[in-house]
Amino acid sequence: MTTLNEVARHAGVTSATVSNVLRNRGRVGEATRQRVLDAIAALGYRPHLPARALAEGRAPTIALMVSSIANPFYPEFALAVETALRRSGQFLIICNTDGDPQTGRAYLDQIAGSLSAGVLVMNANLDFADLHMTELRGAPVVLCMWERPLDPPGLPCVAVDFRLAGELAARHLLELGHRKIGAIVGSKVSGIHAARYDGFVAAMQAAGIDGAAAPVLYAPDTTQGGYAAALELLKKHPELTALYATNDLPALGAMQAAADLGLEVPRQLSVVGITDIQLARESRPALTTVAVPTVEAAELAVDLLRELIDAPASTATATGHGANAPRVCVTSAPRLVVRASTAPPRV
Amino acid sequence: MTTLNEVARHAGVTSATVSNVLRNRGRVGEATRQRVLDAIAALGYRPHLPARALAEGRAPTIALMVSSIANPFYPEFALAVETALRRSGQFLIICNTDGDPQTGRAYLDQIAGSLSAGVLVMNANLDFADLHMTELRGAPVVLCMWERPLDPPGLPCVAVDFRLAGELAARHLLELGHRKIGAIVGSKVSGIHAARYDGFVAAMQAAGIDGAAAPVLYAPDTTQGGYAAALELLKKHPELTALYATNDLPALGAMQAAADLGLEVPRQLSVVGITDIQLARESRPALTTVAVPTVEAAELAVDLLRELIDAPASTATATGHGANAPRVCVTSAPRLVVRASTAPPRV
DNA sequence: CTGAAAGCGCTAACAT
DNA sequence: ATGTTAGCGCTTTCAG
Repeated sequence: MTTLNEVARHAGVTSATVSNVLRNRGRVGEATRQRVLDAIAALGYRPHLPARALAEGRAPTIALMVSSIANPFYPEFALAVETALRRSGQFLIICNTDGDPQTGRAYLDQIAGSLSAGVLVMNANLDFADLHMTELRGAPVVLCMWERPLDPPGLPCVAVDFRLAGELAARHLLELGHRKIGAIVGSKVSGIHAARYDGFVAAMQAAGIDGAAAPVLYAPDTTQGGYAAALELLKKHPELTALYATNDLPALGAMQAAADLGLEVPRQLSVVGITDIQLARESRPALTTVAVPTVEAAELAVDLLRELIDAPASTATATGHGANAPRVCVTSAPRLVVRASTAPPRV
Repeated sequence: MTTLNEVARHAGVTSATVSNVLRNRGRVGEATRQRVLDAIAALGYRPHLPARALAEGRAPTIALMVSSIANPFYPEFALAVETALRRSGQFLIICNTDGDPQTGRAYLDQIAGSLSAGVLVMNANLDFADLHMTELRGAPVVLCMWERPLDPPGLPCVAVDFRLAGELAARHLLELGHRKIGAIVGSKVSGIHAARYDGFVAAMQAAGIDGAAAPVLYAPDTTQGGYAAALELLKKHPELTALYATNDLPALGAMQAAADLGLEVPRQLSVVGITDIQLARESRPALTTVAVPTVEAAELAVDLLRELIDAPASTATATGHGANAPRVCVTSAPRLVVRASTAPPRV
């Protein structure tokens, strides 16, 4: 392995100078700089990142906590995060928590503050206490997809107006003429999809329908979950002409359930989801959904995290716990994407 | 941040002793060990991983190179890799190359040998020269899904018998009674799906059909690619009763093409893929495919990589370039998974 | 069984 | 403009 010192010797200078040309710090004469550059090229020198991390007191990596990278939404987000990080010379460590707070804590314990300079959290079912502890240990934390911009979580975050997303979805159905709409909520009653459901209810209300009274089922946020929920919903409420799911995966599952029930989408049943994952485009019929600005959210999250990392420690701590509330960045608004899974109800 | 030294002082010992209890090295008296453990707990000490990496000369992370983590197959694999790594206290760095050798090289340059102790390569379109260079720089490399167990790549690898996979897929179609079968190959003629196509041809031959003469189209390894290819194939060869795709994504695309053409799958057209990704189970109709042992491959790859990392440097180098050929681990055989996308041809 | 000491490769004052 | 020096936190001989 080539070290700074070897490069220095080769160039007839000292390691400090080499370090300086490497990072464009301090003044270095043009001649020496060239000599150093040549030596670096000749020796094929590459900086030793852990050594640098140790000396700088800051690692070049950040951690992304997800419950399972295999969830079809996460890779799209992870890709955007990685791209943003790469631009600034940072690296991405993926931490799967398996939805288990213990595993998440173990990861935070090991990584945060030394191996990774900061932590991005995608709904990974982590204890907030652990996250605050992580901040205290010097690794800023950013929540990547907070659901309620107006109701901050006490942690820096990127917020998406999912309530609006729910409203847009419901409104679309209502405008098509649907009145009997069922809802599939991809989490527990109190869960992270609550805002999406609220938006739905509000839109119904606004249309003069008792939204809260509309058939609703809480299910796991998966294709399977949506499938089972749709089956049950349609069996119990054959009068339904449309289904609203708080996420694309359950919506896709609902479409499959319809297919298995012999219901033609969208002629006999309309289905709408939220997020606009890749699969939404690729399903048949293609899914009408409310697109969430994933890439934008990833970029905001990375920017925010970097800011916190670069901030003086005191400030960073204050941001988390002091007088001034943690920052929340709001993305641009979600927007409806009409595809082939929605149509006016049959008469 | 708490350091080893602080723990040592707190326990009335020296940092060496603390280090020893931490790693169960050297002999430490039971009393001292307890005192040290208490101090660690009391102070909430966590080892500084980069410092350890520097001192040990080995990082606790490995890199996974993929062309894009958003490709639906990769996350499943990445999850298995992460799980295997986690078991042994290592961390996963995801490197998206965007299918660009330059980007891949940049990553290898920065990471290999210092930030990560080894590199796992999933078809990421990297130059072999770069990979050999990486080995030379001290970071073992393992190819994760080599297609031809009998034709080693000159680099340590995990091989899956994809030729057999192709055979199994074709055989299934033939046994159902299909004779007019089209093939969609998810890569260039010379590409990584060649073995899968060879298997198909062989099975056809064995059934007395000129497999090489069967309609075939090379397309990008994506849903879109399969969609377009199927459209073209079915238009040019309306006599086809079945489509074989060398990967699930194109197979799924082919099913969509059939749907858009008004062809009912499997009544009017059978479709079979390879891999058995999550989506294969979830599509409607569910895709018949040849399952590849993804998790097993991930575990083998991690094991092999760790072996290479632990091997004395000389051996590791020799493994790559010396007399004894690089190891190749072969996974268990792929196996047919019959679902709903295949049926006997209509009469 | 435990301590002392010498780095690992790099950065960042501070000198010169 | 470049060199000196003192660490960053940890591991690891080698002594005691």
